[in-house]
Amino acid sequence: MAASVKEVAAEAGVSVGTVSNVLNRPEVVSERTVTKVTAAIEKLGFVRNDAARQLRAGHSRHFGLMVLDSRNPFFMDVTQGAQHRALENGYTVLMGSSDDSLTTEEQLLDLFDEQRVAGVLISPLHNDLSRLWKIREAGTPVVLVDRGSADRSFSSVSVDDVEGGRIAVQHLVDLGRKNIAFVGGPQSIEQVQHRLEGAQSVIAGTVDAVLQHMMTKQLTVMEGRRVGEQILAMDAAERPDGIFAANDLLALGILQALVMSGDLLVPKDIALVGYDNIDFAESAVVPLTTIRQPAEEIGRTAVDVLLREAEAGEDAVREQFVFTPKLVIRESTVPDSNKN
Amino acid sequence: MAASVKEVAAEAGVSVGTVSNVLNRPEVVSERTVTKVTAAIEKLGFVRNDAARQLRAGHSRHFGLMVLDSRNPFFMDVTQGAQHRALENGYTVLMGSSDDSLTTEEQLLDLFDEQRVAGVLISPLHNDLSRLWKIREAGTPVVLVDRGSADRSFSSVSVDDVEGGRIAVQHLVDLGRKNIAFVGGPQSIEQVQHRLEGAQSVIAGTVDAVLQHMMTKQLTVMEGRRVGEQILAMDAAERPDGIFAANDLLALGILQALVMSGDLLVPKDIALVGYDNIDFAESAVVPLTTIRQPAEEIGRTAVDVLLREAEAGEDAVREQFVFTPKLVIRESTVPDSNKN
DNA sequence: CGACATGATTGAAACGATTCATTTTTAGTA
DNA sequence: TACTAAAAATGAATCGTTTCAATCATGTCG
Repeated sequence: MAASVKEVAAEAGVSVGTVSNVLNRPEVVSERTVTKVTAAIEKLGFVRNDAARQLRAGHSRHFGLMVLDSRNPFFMDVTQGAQHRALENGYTVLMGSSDDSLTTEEQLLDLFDEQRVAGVLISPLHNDLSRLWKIREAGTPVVLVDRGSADRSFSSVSVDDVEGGRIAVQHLVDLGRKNIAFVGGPQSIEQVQHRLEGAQSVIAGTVDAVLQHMMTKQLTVMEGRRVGEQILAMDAAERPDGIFAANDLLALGILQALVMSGDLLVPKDIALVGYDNIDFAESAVVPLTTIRQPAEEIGRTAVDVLLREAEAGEDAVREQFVFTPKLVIRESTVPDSNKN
Repeated sequence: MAASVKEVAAEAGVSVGTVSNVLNRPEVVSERTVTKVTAAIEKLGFVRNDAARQLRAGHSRHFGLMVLDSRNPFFMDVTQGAQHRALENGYTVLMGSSDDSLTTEEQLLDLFDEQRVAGVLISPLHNDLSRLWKIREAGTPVVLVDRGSADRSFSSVSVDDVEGGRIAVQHLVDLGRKNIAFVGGPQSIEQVQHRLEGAQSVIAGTVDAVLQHMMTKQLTVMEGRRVGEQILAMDAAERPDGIFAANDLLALGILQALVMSGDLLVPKDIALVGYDNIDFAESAVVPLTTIRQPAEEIGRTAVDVLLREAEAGEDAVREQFVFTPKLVIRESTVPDSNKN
């Protein structure tokens, strides 16, 4: 249906090679010819067929990006950042979300393979990275996102989650809370594990402080609400006076449950800290104290690293970017921080 | 780098045609051969090269989906729905967001063209649909999403926005609010325009009621906050006692500004209605009354319609799906709806 | 036993852009 | 004008898959 280089060549009275040159290296073509060809392109409404182009090239101009949860605004921000930086460099981003399913992760990676993506950005769900090794061995660079590479075998762009957990719980302890609950799971997610470790390290160094772990199956508002109800059902003795949730979605769910019941006040009875600083944390029932991660910058940086790896090929240097998380204090821990 | 059908054929001792048959129509190949070829595929780790496949086919197995704002959870839900349904039918979704930029919309459509997408799902920013006509004339089906087609020239899956606006403002009027503000813009976005029309129709039929239009440049939390401050700065006489915001993001922004100042109470001084019923509406400072749209179902249905159009080709029947919006009452208009 | 239908397999052509070794044109110089 | 170097243009080969007309094998039936 659409015009091809051949038709453009015919229209302009030149060879297909010349049309291709006009498209890709106009500097080697005489000015007069460029004009002719451009006119023909215009006239026929020619649009490059990317499939043919990438068939020849051997790989596409797409990056594959896989996040843990496409409905988490944090990951949307990461995606946004990645997408922009990729576009600036003439690449597109194929976005997918594993959504807590190992199968989906597997399928999405298959898809990336079929598309011969030029690189993979991934926040892996699987802790076994062998599939990623294979992908890289096949010549496709891989960068871990929002997740470090302990053995530095992959380049990574992440945030120090242990430190994040530490800051969060230290804040709770500083406020005099001693009976802390960490809410989050599944533990197989490394980010969750690290945030928990940070939390534990603070508790270990604080007299009288105890930490209980309330497990969740997902990091969603729904699960948060479930945990909230669980907390409401506890008797006063065991009930925590400080909660650190593994992300803001959980925290908002918990908050919702507590506020709806009206039985427990935040932060008076329970102080609450989330993680990510998504936009909605600020406009929550009780504005949420949380740990900020530079989401868009993570996305941008990840693409930069990927571009460098793609450039370098075989002998690419692995880079480890670790951003430092920051505490954002709001009323879910300190009342009336904004009013007087 | 990766193995090709040719190598698989050699490995299995058959022709390339047979390998292709095993891949696409195993029923015409003898069982013995299928086994041999499958083994070879396994051994070589063969993965189809989709570029070659779609070059041959003339079009890809991607659908292009363009939404107005990728950071709006409503559109993320639409995307989620579309993505799932597409995947069920062996298609992938190339997601883009015009983000209030006509240029971006144009570029993204160019990208879709280059990718020879099998169909376009779009919530158009441009009111001039001529580009979409061209795309369809070139043989690519187009379905409008979250947007009707007044002249029925395109298939569409939408929600009755006029009705939505009506319900929202009727609710405010029923509560005795007479000085209503409609917050939203730019007016070039049809959804905004229709919701405003619905609002106006109610006001026109109500004695003493007045409507003012507070324009925004975007439908974001930030813009909402800006409007909120504007409202705070008004003197009591002109200040509205009921606000209908064109979407939840705006509403949450407004809410945030009002609550932070502490000068005006929601809903006592100002009742607030949003639009979309995003997840975060429920966990807002003051849980938000809003108009629910079946986001995921819109996405799914849009893909269904697109598949039908693609199937039918030239003589496809245009379908108009119009969902009915529903009022969800929460405390931003009716205090203590959940407590006693 | 031979003719024939049916089933299975083959292999060359096609899709459209890019590359690059080769040829043609142009411009500059003696 | 003749010759040469540089610039410009050419076109065949290539990427990997699918398709389809043609060929080959197998078994059935008269």
